[in-house]
Amino acid sequence: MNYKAILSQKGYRLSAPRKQIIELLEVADVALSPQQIHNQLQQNGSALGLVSVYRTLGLLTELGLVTILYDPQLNPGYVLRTQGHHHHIVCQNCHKALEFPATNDIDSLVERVEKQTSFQVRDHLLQLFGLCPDCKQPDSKGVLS
Amino acid sequence: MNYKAILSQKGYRLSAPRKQIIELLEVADVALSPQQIHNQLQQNGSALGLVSVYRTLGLLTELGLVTILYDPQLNPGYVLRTQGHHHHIVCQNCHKALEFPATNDIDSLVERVEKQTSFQVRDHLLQLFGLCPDCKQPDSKGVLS
DNA sequence: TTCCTTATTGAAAATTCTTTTCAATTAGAA
DNA sequence: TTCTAATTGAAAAGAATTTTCAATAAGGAA
Repeated sequence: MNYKAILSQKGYRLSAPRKQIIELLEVADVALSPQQIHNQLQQNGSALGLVSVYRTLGLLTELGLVTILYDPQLNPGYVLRTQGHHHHIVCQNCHKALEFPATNDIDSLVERVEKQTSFQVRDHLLQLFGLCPDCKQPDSKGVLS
Repeated sequence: MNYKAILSQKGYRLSAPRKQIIELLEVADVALSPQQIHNQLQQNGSALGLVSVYRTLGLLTELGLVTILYDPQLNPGYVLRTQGHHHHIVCQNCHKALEFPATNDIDSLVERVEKQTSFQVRDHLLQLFGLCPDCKQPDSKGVLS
């Protein structure tokens, strides 16, 4: 991941808090709320303040390095974004989040909506919800919600 | 709108607060936050408490009568939902929100993702962002954000 | 390497958002 | 009209997020 390049290119410093948060998100397989990030870093022995978590997430979002996931069952959570246009699919049972590449599948939908509504479409938010391979098996992880 | 039927069918009463909030959402063309709903009702002379706004929105969401819109520039806002499967498109300039009917445009995308990820897709969140007819005209509503 | 400047952090407090509690009220059935 | 349970309002509690400002530290310059 080239987050170091992106930070310094924009004149931001590569501080310990930023490094820690990015590295935590890199190994997380679920979207994490600011609280959760703070908790996990504390458990890893870091003294990072919650305020810094908020600030860092704000910056990383601005830089396009992370993005918010809106799981209706949860508070908004943050996940790392890789290069290129992606969306996410989230497990409704264990909340595992996975990125998948966008293709032009929705171009025709966008065209249709532009015709129907006279809006000019410039962006979209697409998140899929369902069951991950593990939770599809009814007996593997307990009761489905 | 048949919200009265839906409420009483499920054993809920048709109280004044519920009526007021639904009627406000019926004429709103932007998604409204609980705060905004409270403010607007107060201006209309209602003494409705903010707490009741939260409670009512929670109930109406549960009943499928309203839905949350996640405009990244704004706090989450609520809009009325009509019968059937719809999505929303939101103006990035004036935040006007419009419902449009879902079609099977995204079925092939869902199929593809199921194959690629081995998730079973059960739901999705799709919101488009762009410029409404009024705001497409560069000189009509001022500077674009 | 050491120094210096300025971005960044931490801690506390302020603010805002949302939920809980419980007594008073009211919708709607009897 | 009366009665009862659902609903509301007000206050308070609890979370989430932002602001402020002095202390710290990153990274370029000497």
